[in-house]
Parts: sequence; structure tokens; C-alpha cells
Amino acid sequence: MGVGWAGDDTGTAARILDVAEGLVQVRGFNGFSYADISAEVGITRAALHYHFAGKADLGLAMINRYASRFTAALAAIDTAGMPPGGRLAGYASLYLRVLRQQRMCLCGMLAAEYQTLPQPMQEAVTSFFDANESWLEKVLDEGRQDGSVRFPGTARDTARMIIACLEGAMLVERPYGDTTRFQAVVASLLAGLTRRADQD
Amino acid sequence: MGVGWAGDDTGTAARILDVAEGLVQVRGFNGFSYADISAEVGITRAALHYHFAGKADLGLAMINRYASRFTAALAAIDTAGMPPGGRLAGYASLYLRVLRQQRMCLCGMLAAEYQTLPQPMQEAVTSFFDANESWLEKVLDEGRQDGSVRFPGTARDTARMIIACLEGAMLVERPYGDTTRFQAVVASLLAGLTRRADQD
DNA sequence: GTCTATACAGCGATAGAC
DNA sequence: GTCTATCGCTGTATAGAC
Repeated sequence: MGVGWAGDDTGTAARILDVAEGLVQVRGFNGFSYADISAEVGITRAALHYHFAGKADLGLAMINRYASRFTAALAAIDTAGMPPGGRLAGYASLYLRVLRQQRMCLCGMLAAEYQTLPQPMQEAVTSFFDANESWLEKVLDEGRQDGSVRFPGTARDTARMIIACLEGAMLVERPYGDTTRFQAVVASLLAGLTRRADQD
Repeated sequence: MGVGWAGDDTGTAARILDVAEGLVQVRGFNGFSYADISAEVGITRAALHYHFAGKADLGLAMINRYASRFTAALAAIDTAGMPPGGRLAGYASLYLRVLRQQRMCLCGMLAAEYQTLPQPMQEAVTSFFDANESWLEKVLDEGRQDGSVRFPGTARDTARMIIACLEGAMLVERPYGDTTRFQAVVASLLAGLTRRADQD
């Protein structure tokens, strides 16, 4: 794999991952082929196998890179020093950024195809959601403590509800090609979590 | 197509649709083949083409049948004479029934693969969601009027939020293979909609 | 209505030259 | 690190017998 290192984002391997990631987010893991990547990157199918022995290896590397980026984005939100409500909005804006590219969340797409994926990819997908859930749980607990966020039941179940709502909104609203629909759904979700006790 | 008629649920065409529907809900439209159906139904691939000329025709018939069933299920909920909150719970239980079979909502799965589908299938998918939305909007408006359901913003946006949450919960929770996780998410969602003003 | 047989394109993957 | 060439398999779809 030459001079490329883990995290290299300029080499051929990274370009392959970029293209493959976009294809999966639009068409699904079972909806694209090495030929598609080959055409877009400008090298032959055989050369792809040099960088990633098989489609399963490519898929796993793709999820891991995606998850790393997501973790970094969550850390950036934490660093910005916003109140819990603002961090929730920041979290939702990560989804919006993906939808604006007319893509589905990578792991949301792979969750749909879950039962057809090789086991290492399956584990990486659930790890992604576990990490999201833990981060949200922490924010929700903090918000409940300072009174800025209200929700029934546990922070963990509410965290799962938020992930479900955002992933589902991407899933369902993407066909309509209008990001304002997604934004209105997110607004409804967040309003339900931050409203005062005497509202509606 | 012999004695089969639209709505025939015992003939070969219906058996094909049954098997194909299950395959799509588990593996996706791009994740199964005529060979898979052939093996499970017990006829050859060629015979499948007699009933459904191409995969696109099969897919369209599948969505239309699924949507008809869903419409009938919604009508049954309306007929039961429940209050708005109970109807929302009944709506959620339709999703739970599908998840218990370890399947994804057919149209949720197809929404993920949307950009790879033939146009007639795309239109049928969005029609399905439109119908869901209209039904929920009606229930929410009624609930707001009698005071049993509370939500910020419009009934339409909240309807979309509910669909997103349920579809997303199926999507994300199915890999974990534990329906109680899904049920807890639904409980969080519904509790947020039906809580009294002084709760949490 | 279902069969056998087959056409033909596409798939992931490999061998070996450069 | 990329190429050409090719393998074996699977995909959807069709022709024609029964």
C-alpha cells in the first residue's frame, strides 16, 4: 500500500474510499460495483484489488473512517462549549449536512442492508450507533440536570429515539429532495425536547 | 395470468409476492434475485417471468399490495373507535408486528434504495408515505382538539416526525435483534406526545 | 402454467506483464 | 501501483417444447 498511512486522505486508497462512500450512501452496498468506482477514480478494477483485497475489506475500511470522522465531529461540538440544547441542534446539523449532498447516513444505509453484510461490517455498524447513543445520553443527562431539556423516561431511551428520528427523517425525506422537510421534522423533535412545561 | 385476479391471495402470483416481499424486507430490492424466489416457491426462474415480466413489474405489484394492506390496517384502527392516543399506539404496533418478523418496513427499505429503483416504484414509495402522513395528521389534529395529544408546531410536521421516528427505530434497532429496544423508543416518542403539561 | 435450455451482460476476483 | 486478460459465477431475460 506504498506511502499511504492510516488516515492518509490524499493517496489513491483515500480517493477510492471517497468515491465508494458516496456510492454506498446513494445506492447502498449492494447497489454499486468495483466497475463504478473504477470509472470514477480512473483506475482499473484490478488496481482496486491492490488497495482493498475484496469488497468486504473496502466496506470495513469505509465504515471505520466514517465513524472516526463522526467521533471527531462530536468532539468538536463538545469543544464549542454550547449548552445541551445547542449541542443537540449541532448533532442534528451533522445529519443535515449529509442530506444536503442527497446522501443517506452511511451507517443508516448499511443498517438497512445489515443482514447481507459480512460480519465485521455488521459489528462496525452497531458500534457506530452505540457511540452515538452514548454521546447523546450524556448530553441529555446534562440537559435534564440544568433544566434546559425535558423528556420522559431514561436518557438512554430518549437518545435512541433521537437517533431513530434523525436516521428515519433522512431515510424518508431524501426521496422528496427537499431539505426543508427534514429541517421541519428536526424542529418538531427538538421543540418537543426543549419546550417549557406550560407550552403547546 | 389464469384464474388469478387482483387481490387473489392463494394463487402462484400471490405466493411469489409473499416470498419476494419477505426477501426485500430482509435483504433489500438489490439484495435478492429471481433465483432466491424460485428456490423458495418451488418453480423455475422462467416461470416467474410468466407472472411478472421483469423485476420492476414484480416490485411495483409488491408495493401496491403492501400499501393496500396498510391502508386496510389504518381503516381498522379508525373503526375500533379508540381515542387519538390509542390510535397512535395502534399505528406504532403495526411497525412492531413487522419488526417481530425481523423485517424492515417494505417502503422504508425501498426508501434507502430509492435512487436505484425504476420510476414507477419510486412513485409508489412516496405515495405510501404521503398516505401515512395524511392519516397521522388527522389523528393528531383530533388529539390536539380534545386535549389528549400535545405537540409543538403543525400536525403535518409532527406526523412526519412520527413516521421518521418509527421507520428510523426499525432501521436502527433491527440489527440488535431485540424488539424491546424498539418498544422503549416508541414509548419515549408517545410519552412525549401525550404527557401532561406539568410532567417530567 | 411450467418446464429445459440458453443468451448475454455484469459481478468479484486472480494471474502475470510492465 | 497499475495494466491486460481471463476465470467462474450469478444476474435478468427469452425461446420454444410440453
